[in-house]
Amino acid sequence: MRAAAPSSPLNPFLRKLENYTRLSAEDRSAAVRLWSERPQRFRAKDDVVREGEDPRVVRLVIEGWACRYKYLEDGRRQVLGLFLPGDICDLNVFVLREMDHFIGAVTPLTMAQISRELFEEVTLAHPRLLQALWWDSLVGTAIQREWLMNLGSRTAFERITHLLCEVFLRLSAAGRTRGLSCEFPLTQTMIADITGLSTVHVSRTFQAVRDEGLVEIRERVMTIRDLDALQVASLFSANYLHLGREGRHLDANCSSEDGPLPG
Amino acid sequence: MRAAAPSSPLNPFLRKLENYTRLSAEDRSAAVRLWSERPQRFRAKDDVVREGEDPRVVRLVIEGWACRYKYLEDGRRQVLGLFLPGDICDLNVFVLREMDHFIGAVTPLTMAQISRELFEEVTLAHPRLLQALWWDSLVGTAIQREWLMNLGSRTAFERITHLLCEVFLRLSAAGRTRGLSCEFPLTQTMIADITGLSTVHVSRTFQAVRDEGLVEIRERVMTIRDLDALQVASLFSANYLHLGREGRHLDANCSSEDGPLPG
DNA sequence: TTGCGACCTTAACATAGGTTGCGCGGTGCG
DNA sequence: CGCACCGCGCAACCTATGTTAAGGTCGCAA
Repeated sequence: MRAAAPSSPLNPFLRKLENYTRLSAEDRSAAVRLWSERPQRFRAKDDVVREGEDPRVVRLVIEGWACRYKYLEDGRRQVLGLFLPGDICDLNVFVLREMDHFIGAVTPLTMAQISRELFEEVTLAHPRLLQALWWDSLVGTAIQREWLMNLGSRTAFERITHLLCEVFLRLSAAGRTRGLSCEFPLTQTMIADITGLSTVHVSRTFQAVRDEGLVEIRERVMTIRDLDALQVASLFSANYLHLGREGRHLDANCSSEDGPLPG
Repeated sequence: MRAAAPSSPLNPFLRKLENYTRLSAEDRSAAVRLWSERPQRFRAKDDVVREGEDPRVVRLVIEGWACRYKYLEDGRRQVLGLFLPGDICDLNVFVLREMDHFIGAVTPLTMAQISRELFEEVTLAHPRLLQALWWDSLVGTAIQREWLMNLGSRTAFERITHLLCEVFLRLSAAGRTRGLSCEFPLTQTMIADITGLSTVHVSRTFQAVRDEGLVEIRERVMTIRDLDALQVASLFSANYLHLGREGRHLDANCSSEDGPLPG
């Protein structure tokens, strides 16, 4: 058994990075400096960045949920990724000249904006922090790969339960769960665009998930009734999240008592 | 109109990087040094790296095709990405402790193995090369996102034609096409695992693609009959490949007369 | 030569999931 | 107040794609 609460109960960014490496006090305050840089607010459904724009800053979710998405020419929409509190959008974006997708606010949202200069200054002075950021970025692309598994190989039921599992564990790594509960603001339409299903079929399938007694969602809060069963049902294997300490996500310890929980 | 052939006709790695930036002679020879480091050969279907292993080197395709893939617990297989000649597997892998997927040889394969030390030494001395590598790595994750679009939002017909388009343009960026022809060693079983379809349905759909006169594949060589129509049919938009020069991929210039073509 | 294993094709049939359409309750706003 | 719109549920019906099974070709090894 490890001691429960790491150093920074209120900062999901730091909390997440410290799953990977122990950071020095200086590293931590450097991270906090990035975290609090030029916060910018968005209303739910607003776009943060639009396809075709020139990416000038690195963005970081301070509060709220965001997503990557893209349309096919004929209007079909696909959500390509979710950004939860503490998530960084793209470490190196400024290398490219043009965004190939949108980033939009799922809920009311606050994001930090880190200029290339500041980013380079801070990471140059704090290589260990930089390494933690690389790690986080690799986990991001591993998550993208797992979404490919979802869309390519899993059934509707498995896709949805897998998504619930993943969201819960990611929030847990950021210290944003309480027991087996966490915020869950996704509408069924969003879930449909994430999982490549129709809203009708999401509704049907969600019904089944509830009927099996796996989770309960009310007023934008999800409570998992049986995490083990949920993982089995969704063919979930947490290795792609690279959570450093083995089995961490299955501990009772994974939850925090201090994370704010709307509702 | 630009002049046709860049400096390094025989090296797809260099060729691809130079789509993005002009490199100095020193940068180029540094790239060639990476390119020729500790080549290792594999037979078709052999694994290059296995899930669970500790990634110690950066790998780079010298010749042949490879892929990322993964199994679900019950045996369903999903291909998560393709590596073509000149492609790098993962820039930063050594940050993580454990592979969460396999990398396997699709054809007979030769890969360079670059140690962390060599990689850091070379890129420290050649920041412009490093930037080109970052660009390439971002394009890699953009391709992964486009595969998500494929699986989540496109029909079987669109998925398959989109794949053909993408492969052709990627090979073209590496100087490995001749006119509208290129190597194409994927079996229908592979295509099924890439597109999340059954082999039977791939066969059916391929039939339709041929019947429409869009492409022809014989003896592992693909010839595109109508590139525009293929792009339209697959809802293909090349922006995610970030090919630097606008419209480049649609030029006649995109093809090289010098690339080796089996068959 | 024979046999075997990849790879592809086709056909008949089964089903997961899409589509259309309606109803209902909340909620934000003119 | 009333209206519009969103999120959700439900039912009837439809279709793209999966499944099973069989046969054909090729290359290759015994």
